[in-house]
Amino acid sequence: MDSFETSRFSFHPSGDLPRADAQDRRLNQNLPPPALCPAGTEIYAQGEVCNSLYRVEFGGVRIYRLLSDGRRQISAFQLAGETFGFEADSTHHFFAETICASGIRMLQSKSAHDDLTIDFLPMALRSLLHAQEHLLVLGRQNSIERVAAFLLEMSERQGGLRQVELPMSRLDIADYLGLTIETVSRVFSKLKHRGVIRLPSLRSVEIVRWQTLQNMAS
Amino acid sequence: MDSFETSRFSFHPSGDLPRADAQDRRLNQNLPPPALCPAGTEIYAQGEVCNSLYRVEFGGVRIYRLLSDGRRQISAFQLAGETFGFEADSTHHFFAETICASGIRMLQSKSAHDDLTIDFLPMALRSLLHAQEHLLVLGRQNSIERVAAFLLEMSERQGGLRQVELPMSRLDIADYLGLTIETVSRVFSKLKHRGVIRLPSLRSVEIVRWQTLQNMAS
DNA sequence: CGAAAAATTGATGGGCGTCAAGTCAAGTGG
DNA sequence: CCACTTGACTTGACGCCCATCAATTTTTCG
Repeated sequence: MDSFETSRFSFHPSGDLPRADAQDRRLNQNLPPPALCPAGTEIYAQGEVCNSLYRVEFGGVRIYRLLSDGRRQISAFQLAGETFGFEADSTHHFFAETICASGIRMLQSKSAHDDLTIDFLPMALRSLLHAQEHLLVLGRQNSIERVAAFLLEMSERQGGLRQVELPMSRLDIADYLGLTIETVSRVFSKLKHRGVIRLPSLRSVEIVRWQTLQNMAS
Repeated sequence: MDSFETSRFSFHPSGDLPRADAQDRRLNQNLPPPALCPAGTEIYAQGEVCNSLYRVEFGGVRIYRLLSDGRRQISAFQLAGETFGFEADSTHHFFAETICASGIRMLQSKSAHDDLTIDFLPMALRSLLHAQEHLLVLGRQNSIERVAAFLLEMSERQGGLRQVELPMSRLDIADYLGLTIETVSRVFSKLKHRGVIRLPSLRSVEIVRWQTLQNMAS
């Protein structure tokens, strides 16, 4: 838990978007422009009042909690096309930050609250399913199984391709899988040496032996 | 992962309910009587089509998943008054079984699907919050912190009393906390010897030093 | 009471965290 | 272009927490 980047989400970051603020505000009452956020931008914090939902236009977001001593658990990554930010009450119970340069669009919920309520039930249920499935990973799987499951999940969310892009750092992966950065790195190396994956670059993985990886994920 | 009890949920278990079946069926089209289920009764299984929701009238239910080798992770306990069984699609993705003698009421969803949809969004969101909070426990807390958090959660769900009833076995607790039954037992003993809790019986706990337990849960 | 199940307690070992050093890639300034 | 810095990642050594295996005790229930 070293240093985190700490810029702050702002709806119209100066210089990031075309300069047409007044016009945008009028025209896009229902479709505001996305904000361009560098890596580590805080979208919202635990304890804040939530008055909007958010959609990832491109890039990715980590949803996480902290313990008082700094231990961090990422409960989910939200990738391009996904909506996040719904809560059980009017308060955010988690932190949300970009994991890389991202486009984040605010969705207003005040005026169209009921519409959103209906639309977002399926999303909430899928989030619930994902969280519950992740409980099995964190509660019962060892480090190799966790990393294998993670790679397969990322591949599946990118269309099931052998070439997987990892928009997040090793530390993010570790905090998602309930491991340390060192253990994640060791497992990556082990999978590479066994010929299960290749690592063309730090943040891209090629799955060479798909079935083997499947078996590893249990 | 030894032997589990395996009776099967049936809507009108003979001998468990007052004999007025025909009348009940007519009168309770919208309010069917609860089925009385002994411990270990399967309510539904992973992969089954889901055509109903369920409410716990008394007792409790475990929601869980299995790995192919038998490792089990309980994602939630549902206690008296709580509703469970909603899924992201028409299939159950988990198992549900009673953890003790319980009364389970089926809620029909076919005819009143939209009503339920609206009513159950808050429930789904609270389930989501609970699952995400549990991810922090499983991903980042040690055995003492897990047990402490569990005892406080059970107390809170029973009105915040010092006297807590545990309707589930040690194995269930272990599979909820991602530990072994032996570790759970050892932590219970340690808390007892430190004077943090008392164990009047196997399935009841008295929290003696509340603040200490709070601190332990981090 | 007697048998079976559940829970506790002990001994031991391994997996993963911790600490530390080394490697690599990207960026900066002379 | 190259020395230097910086941050991210990798690799190694070591130790601890918790799983595993095993024996015993306690509880439950016929």
